Amino acid sequence: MATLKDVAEAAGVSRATVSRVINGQAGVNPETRTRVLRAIDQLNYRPHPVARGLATKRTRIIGVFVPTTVTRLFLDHFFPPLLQGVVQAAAGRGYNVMLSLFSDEGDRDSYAHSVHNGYMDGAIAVVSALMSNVLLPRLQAEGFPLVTVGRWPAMDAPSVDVDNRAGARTATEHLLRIGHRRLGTITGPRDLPMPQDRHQGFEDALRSYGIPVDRRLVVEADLTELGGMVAMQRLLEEKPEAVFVQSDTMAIGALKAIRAAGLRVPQDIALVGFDDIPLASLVEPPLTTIRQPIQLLGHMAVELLLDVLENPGNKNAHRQLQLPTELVVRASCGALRTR
Amino acid sequence: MATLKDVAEAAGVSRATVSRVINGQAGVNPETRTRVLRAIDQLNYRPHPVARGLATKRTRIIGVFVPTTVTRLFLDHFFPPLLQGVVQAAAGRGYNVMLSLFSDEGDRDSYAHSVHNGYMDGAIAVVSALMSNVLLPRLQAEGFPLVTVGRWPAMDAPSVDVDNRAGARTATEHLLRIGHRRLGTITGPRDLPMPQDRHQGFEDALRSYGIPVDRRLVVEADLTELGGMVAMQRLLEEKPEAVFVQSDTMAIGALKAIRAAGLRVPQDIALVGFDDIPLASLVEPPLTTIRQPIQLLGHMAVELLLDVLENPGNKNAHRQLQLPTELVVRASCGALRTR
DNA sequence: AGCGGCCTTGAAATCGGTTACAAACGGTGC
DNA sequence: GCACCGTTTGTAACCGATTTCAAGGCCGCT
Repeated sequence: MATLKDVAEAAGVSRATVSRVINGQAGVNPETRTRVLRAIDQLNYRPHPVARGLATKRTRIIGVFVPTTVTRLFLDHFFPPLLQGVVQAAAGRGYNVMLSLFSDEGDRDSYAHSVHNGYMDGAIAVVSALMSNVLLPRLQAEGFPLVTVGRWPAMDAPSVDVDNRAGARTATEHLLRIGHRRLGTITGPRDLPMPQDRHQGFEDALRSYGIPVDRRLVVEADLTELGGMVAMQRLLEEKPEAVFVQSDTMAIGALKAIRAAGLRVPQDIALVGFDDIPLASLVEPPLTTIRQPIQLLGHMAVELLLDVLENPGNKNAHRQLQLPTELVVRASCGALRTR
Repeated sequence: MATLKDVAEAAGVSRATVSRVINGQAGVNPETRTRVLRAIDQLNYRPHPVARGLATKRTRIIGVFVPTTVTRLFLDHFFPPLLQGVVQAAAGRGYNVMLSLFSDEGDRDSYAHSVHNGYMDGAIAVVSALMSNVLLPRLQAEGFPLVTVGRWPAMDAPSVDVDNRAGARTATEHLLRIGHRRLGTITGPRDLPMPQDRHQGFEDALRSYGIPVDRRLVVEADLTELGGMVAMQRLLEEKPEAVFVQSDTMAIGALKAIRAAGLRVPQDIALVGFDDIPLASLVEPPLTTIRQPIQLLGHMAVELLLDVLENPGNKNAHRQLQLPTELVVRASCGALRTR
């Protein structure tokens, strides 16, 4: 490949001048500029990113960290669109994306440590409240630019997340709007932020309809399908008209429990889930649920990170974004019945 | 961060010597070596990958190219485990993975062109016979090290793929073994390599049982669920006992068509699919199918690529790997009935 | 004519490593 | 004692860019 030097010689100028032209710096004579541009064109020259990276100390590479401990993430509906969002947004701003799986195995894992201060200018970390994480706080403490996808209470890094509370409220209000009054809910582990937020939204909705929260109608589960099934079995004793389930996965478990009890969805019990996993539209009946703007999440994470990277003074702006969700009405809520 | 120079001063040697120690080159006095190692340890020094990349002209970054035109790939069951396989294998050999989506829009897309000869030492390209691709052959022609996942007839790059023919044969033989004789098949577009291979396998199986291929029992579709449904409707007129469907997606369509005709799977018609998509185990009845070693595909692609990268003479070895598949017996084939 | 200042440009240092080459050293063989 | 040799180390060039600083040319002004 042609180098800066080749271009300089071809154009009869110094390397410094060529560099100026390439980087669009002011103070280059227009004539000289066109001469340089012509040479660049003729030689089909492209600046060598590695050399540039060495000189500028910025590689225009951002990392994406995904915990390996949660291998499920890879089978998940979440990972591909998120990654797509990240890569697209990054490419649009001239950045490359480097993928890094990392585990939590403490210092043994010098991999991630060498990754940082290595190629990446900064990184987007997918955090799951389900796992403790030693690495991320350390990286952040070392001043490595980090943006998290999902909230992680122990860290105050900029983050993007969906508005779980508002989403849950919307879902619940939908059930109320179409006439259900005796509402139950299946939550995730109540010591995690996400289930807390979604439960807040549930209560918000009840409150706005002047309905008191009945503790017997609130059952906690572990976010798995089986957990949802068990929780629903318990909930059935309370004979709710409708149930807001905090995740589609659990909702599918609930569906099975309802069926097993000889009841029908939505005629006997209406169901609303959360997440809009691909399976949600495929079960019988299809789940009404809350869709997350996953790809947008990736986009915004990139914006946030680049904002930090490119204007270092700006760190106070745009922290902790919350993106709106969308209600997807299908059959499980019984809305169609009332039309 | 500490640099090579710092280490050299701390250890009282020259930078060259430190470099030798780091790279494990012979011809360093053991005493000196330990002195250097101690200094490295004390300063918590790590070689700067960018600087190293500039000097050696190897970045230890490999790319993964995924076509954006097939955005479906991102929603697909294929992408996450493949990527996981690639990243893991790469990390195991000290390589980083850079993700690149690319479209096919010809020269407009200078993105990929700049990517090449940029950071990446080489790349793994996911090819889909469903799309024509201008970029990949050009990159290869320019001498850029490339390994494809999936075969692409127009290119003779090293590749990894599943053994479609053997897999299809296994699937079909399974139907024959459990007693079915009048077999139909739903194929993908017959001008593409993958459907051709799978159909070969189907015929291999029939042949090994001495059964002639009846053209009326071979119906072509477009690999979609709807296509599978339509194809099955046509196939129903021929009253097959069992059908080998070239993809789970089409098989699910076929399932619906059979149901719509008032028939039962597997009692009236047995079904075997291919791919083992996540949905395959969730439909009613669960699909018997052929599982692909997707993660392993990623692993092997990396091995192949690094083989090319690290011993450039070796290019003849290990081209065009075919990985074995696995029969997953569930309910749709009716095997359980015969037990 | 002399001076200050603006616009352009180039020389050279720098980023943090690798590596070709030469030199210093102690030991052998004759 | 000398030529030779292998081991170990250092010097310096190089990878391909950016960037600081100074200098040259040209202008107008006094």
